[in-house]
Amino acid sequence: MDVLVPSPSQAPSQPRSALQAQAAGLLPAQAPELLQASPNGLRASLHDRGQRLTPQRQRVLGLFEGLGEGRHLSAEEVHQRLLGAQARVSLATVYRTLRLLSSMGLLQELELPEGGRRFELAGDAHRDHHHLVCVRCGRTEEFENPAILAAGEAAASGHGFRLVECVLNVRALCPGCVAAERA
Amino acid sequence: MDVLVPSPSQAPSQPRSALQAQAAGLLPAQAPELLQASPNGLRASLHDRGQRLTPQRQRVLGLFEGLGEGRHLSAEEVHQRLLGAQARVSLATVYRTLRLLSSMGLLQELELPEGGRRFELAGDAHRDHHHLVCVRCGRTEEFENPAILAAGEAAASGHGFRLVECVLNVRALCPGCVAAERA
DNA sequence: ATTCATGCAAATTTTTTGCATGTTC
DNA sequence: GAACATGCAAAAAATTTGCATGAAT
Repeated sequence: MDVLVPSPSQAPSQPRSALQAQAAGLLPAQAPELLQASPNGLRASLHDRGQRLTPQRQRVLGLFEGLGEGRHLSAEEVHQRLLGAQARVSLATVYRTLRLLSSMGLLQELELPEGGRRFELAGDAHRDHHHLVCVRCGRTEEFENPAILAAGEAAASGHGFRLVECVLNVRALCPGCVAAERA
Repeated sequence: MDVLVPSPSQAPSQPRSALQAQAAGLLPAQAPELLQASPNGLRASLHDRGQRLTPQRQRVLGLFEGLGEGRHLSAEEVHQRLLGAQARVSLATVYRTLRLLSSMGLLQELELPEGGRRFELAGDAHRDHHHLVCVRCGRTEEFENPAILAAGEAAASGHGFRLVECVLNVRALCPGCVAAERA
């Protein structure tokens, strides 16, 4: 019963709705020793901890993989999307899976003021994408800066930790809101 | 029906229970133009937006100020602590206040894997304290690095934003967990 | 005085759990 | 075949809201 494919019985020939497709396209070799979010990585990770590889777990993680890194989902959204994708996963299981995958470091919980916990893929350890968020209107920009990654690595190794990922959260006022504040 | 509580001006002459005291002691001059979390800053901020300065709001913010920057609280905890500090603030009001102060940028929400939303003071714009968190056991270390602040400022101004605060979140495996993973 | 915030309790929403059953190892 | 994950529905949290009253400007 080895399972290397998306799922045993559920979505064998469907168009994959661009989700899986995109996921596949987005996973070129990156940081070999830290690439752990691929199906294989999932298998390995689960197995290492004596956890089982179920279609539900694969679907949840697959969903995040198909999302691109910028996006995040709440438990409810994960549930809805899976339903829409013909993948029946109970909300309770979504919660259980989200917790499991987070505790394994495959997903990470985010800090957004949107209400409800949100999760995103935590795979690309050495990718450097950071967030610039307007504290007033919520407008969000992404940016990169190698210096940040370097700082994260320095901090990690300085404390004897092994880096998994680092994200800089910059809270600021966007131009529009600066003006508004002033008024 | 009148409320059963003491009354109008709740804690006028009480000992301030170390919270307020500590808060006061912890607010030396820092970044003059951005120091907005002090009582004065609160007054100004509230006033600017046509919001009222109520004892409840002051207490909630005061509580965070007395905490030091490293710590964060959930709504429930805020409520409990205020009760313990002889400051009666209903849970509903705690929630409303937390939301208000967050939307004003005085507090910020963070989402740690601990369950429940948590908030922390978001005042010291130019302070640079960042987090190194073990994704497996939750162990947390704090560290500083001016380069990070610089990167945040660069990103902000590069997009025309005005920096409020930036925090680097480094997710990693602590030494103990690296060993455990290996096992 | 007027307008808005608070407290209370009820309504909602979010997250967790118990158990019987279906799956993974 | 044994151990464990899932689904369902109920339970427990967490968060929001309606309203009458109290307080801030």
